[in-house]
Amino acid sequence: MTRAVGSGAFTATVPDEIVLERPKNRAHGDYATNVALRLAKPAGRPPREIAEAIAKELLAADGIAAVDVAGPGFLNITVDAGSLAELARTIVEAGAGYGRNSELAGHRINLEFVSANPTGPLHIGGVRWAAVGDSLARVLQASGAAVTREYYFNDHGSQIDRFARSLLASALGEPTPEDGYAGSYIGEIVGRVLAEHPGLTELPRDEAQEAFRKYGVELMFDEIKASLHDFGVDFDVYFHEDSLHASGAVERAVARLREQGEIFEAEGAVWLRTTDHGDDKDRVVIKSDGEPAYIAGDLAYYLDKRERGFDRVVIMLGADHHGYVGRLMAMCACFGDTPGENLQLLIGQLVNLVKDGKPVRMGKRAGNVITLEDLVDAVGVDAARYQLARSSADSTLEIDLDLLTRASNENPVHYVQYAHARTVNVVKNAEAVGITLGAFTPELLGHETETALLTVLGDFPRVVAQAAVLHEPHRVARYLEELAGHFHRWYDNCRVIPKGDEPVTDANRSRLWLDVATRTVLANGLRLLGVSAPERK
RNA sequence: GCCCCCGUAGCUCAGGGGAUAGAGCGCUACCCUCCGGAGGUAGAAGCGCAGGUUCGAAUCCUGCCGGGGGCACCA
Repeated sequence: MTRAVGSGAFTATVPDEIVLERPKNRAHGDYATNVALRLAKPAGRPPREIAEAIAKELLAADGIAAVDVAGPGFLNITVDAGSLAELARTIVEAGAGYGRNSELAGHRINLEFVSANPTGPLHIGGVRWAAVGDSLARVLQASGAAVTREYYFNDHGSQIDRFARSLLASALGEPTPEDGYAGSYIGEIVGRVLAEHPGLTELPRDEAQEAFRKYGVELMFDEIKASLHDFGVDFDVYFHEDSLHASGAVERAVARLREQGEIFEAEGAVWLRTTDHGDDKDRVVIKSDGEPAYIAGDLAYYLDKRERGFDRVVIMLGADHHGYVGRLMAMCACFGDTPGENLQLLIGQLVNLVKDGKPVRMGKRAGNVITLEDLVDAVGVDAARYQLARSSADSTLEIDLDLLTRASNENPVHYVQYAHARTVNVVKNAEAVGITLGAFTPELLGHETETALLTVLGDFPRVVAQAAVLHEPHRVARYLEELAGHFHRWYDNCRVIPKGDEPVTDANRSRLWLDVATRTVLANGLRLLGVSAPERK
C-alpha cells in the first residue's frame, strides 16, 4: 500500500486497517480486498486505477501467484499453491492446538449458564443453554481466556417453598396445591425421599415440609447435575443462593452501594437508584418487611464474582428473563463498573416444540415437560448438542418432536461426523499400502478442490476467535459443515490411496498430510462443540 | 402502551455493507471398488412490505405487517 502511494499513482492516507476477506466465489481468488473502492473518494481517482497501482506492487511480493482487478475495483489475490499447502504441515504439527488463539488472552471470565431451579428435571429450554453455554466456554478457553463455568443454584425463594409443599401434599395423598408442581416426577421424588428417610409423614406439618424441602432439593439437584454430566456439561462452581444470605454478603453489597451513594430509603424499604444508570424504575433491595428482595441476591452475587477476581462476568439468560437486563446493567454501573464490559448478558431465545405442525405448550406445573433425558434418549448426546448449538441464540428454535424421534439423520452432525470418520479411514487404508506421513511436497496439492480445502482449513483459528468474541459458538458448527463439504468434494476428486495397482507417488503421500490436517480440524472443532469425533459411522 | 428477539428455498436454519444470497434435509436426473453410502455432480425453489443512508443493503436507520418473549416491595 505504502509503496503504491509512494509510486505516485495516487495520493491517499494509508488506512490503519485493510479489510482482507475470503471471497465466496473461488474465481475471485484466495483473498480479496476492497481498499481501492474505499480509497477512491478520498484520492479523487477512479477505483480501478487505484487498484491497478496496488496490484502492481502486490504482485512483486513473495508467495503471491496472481492479482486481478475485478468488478468496480476489487483486488483478487491468488496465493502460490505451495505456500498455501504448507498449512497442511502446520496443522498436523499443531495437532489439538490448532485453532487456539490469543484473542481473549489475559481475561478471567465467569460464565454462568443454565442455573435452572431444582424444582424439577431440566427441560429442553435449559438444555439449549447447557449446549450453547458449554460450547461457548470451550471457545472462550481456546481463545486464551481463563473460564469458570458456574451454575447459580436458587434454593432460597418461594418457588422452592411451592416445590416443598407439592412434595408434602403428594406424600400425604393430598391434591396438588393451587400453585404447586404436578409432574409425575414429584411422586418419584417423594418415594425416594421416604425410602431414605421413612417416617417424615409422621412429623408435624411444618417440620415435614422443611424436611421434604431439604431432601427433595438435594435429590433434584443431584439429578440435574448427573444428567448434565451425562450430557458432557460439568460446572466448576455450583453456587448456592442461600450462602449469600447466610454469609452476610447481601449486607456487604448494600453497604458498598451505600458508600457509592446509590442507596436511598422510601416507603419503609431500601432502594437502589438504578434510574441514574438507564433503568426504567428504581429497584427495591430490602423490602419494607425487612426481607431482601430478589435483586439483593443478584447484587451480592455479582460483587462476589468480581471479588473472586473475574474481570468479565457473563450470564446467559433466557428471553423470558430479558426484563432483568436493564436493572442488572444499572446495578453493574452502581458498583462503579462498566456495563457491557465487566458484566455481559447474553439473551437467548426459547425453544418451541412442535408436534404434527402444531405448537406444544410445556410447563413444569402441567407436568408435560420434555426433559434432557427425553431428548438424549431420542437422538443421543451428539445430535442433541449439535442441533442446539448450531443455531444462533438469537433465533427462537423450533423442534419437531416427530422428526426428533424418527429421523435423526436430518441432523447435519452426521454429515460432519461422517467426514471425520472418512479422514480416519483414509489414514488406515493408507498405512495398509505403505503410505505414511513422510514426504510432503506442497506444490503437488494444486487441484482446485485442494486449494479450496486448504483455504478453509486456514480459516479455523479466525472462526474460533470470532465465535469467542461475539459469543456465538454456532459459528464453529457452521464452519464444520462447510469444511466437511469441501473435504467430501476433495475426497471424490483426489485419491490418497492409488487405484488398483498404480504406484504410490509423492502426490499420494502429500495428500495424506492434507487428510490428516482435515481430520485434525474436524476433531478440534467437534471438541469445541462437545460432540464426539467417531472413527467409524 | 412500552421494551427485547425473529421474519431468507417445501422444512430446519447460516449469512458481523461488497461481486452470481448458502448449507443440511426433502424433490428430479446422473456419478462413485479409499467404511456395509450419513458421499459427489447437475437442476427446480427464496431475502415479509414500504421508505431512507451508501459507489454498493438480507445486513445499518425509520415506519408498517406477522410470530415469539417480557414489563412486581414474585423468585
